[in-house]
Amino acid sequence: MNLSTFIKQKRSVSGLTQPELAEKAGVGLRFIRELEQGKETLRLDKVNQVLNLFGYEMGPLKSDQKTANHRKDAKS
Amino acid sequence: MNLSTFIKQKRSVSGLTQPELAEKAGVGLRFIRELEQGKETLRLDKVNQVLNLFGYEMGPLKSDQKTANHRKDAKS
DNA sequence: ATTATTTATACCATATAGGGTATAATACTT
DNA sequence: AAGTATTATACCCTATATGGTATAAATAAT
Repeated sequence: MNLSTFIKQKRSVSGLTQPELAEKAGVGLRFIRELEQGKETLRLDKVNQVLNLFGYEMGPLKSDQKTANHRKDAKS
Repeated sequence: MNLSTFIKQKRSVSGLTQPELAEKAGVGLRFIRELEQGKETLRLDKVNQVLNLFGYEMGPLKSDQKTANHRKDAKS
């Protein structure tokens, strides 16, 4: 799971449109779009502004780690 | 544990200086410094360039989660 | 099929992140 | 203490991320 799909997930679960999410997070609509399209050169603080809405924040993870989707479709 | 101290940790354990880390990561020295000083408006891809050296990458974490420091001074 | 809603693409403008470098301050070593 | 290595601060410059807006494409609803 990468960041972009993580956000899309959270957003659709919350039933928000991109404009709504942008507004609630206090970022531009453009930003939300680039975020959901996997742009890598985003500013960390802006990403966090969005994640905070869902109770998340960016942090260092071991490179292989299967992200934050606890007890769900676990391989073993 | 926040990102800046995480990096400082990893760096000192690796016995690298800031210039050495900058060079190995392919980022400017300035960047390493701002990173270690907790600047929040960093670019995600650059942060990842550095983290990759240590086998980490940025990803969404639940906001309270105690980061990546597995089995160490665990509360319970 | 039409219309309405949502998302994607393309452009312009501005603020600023990042590189570089030079100097200052701190931390080690002897 | 003096000298060396490391880190911090301050400046200039360029590239670019972000916001805004306008249009196009896609999706959903009727």
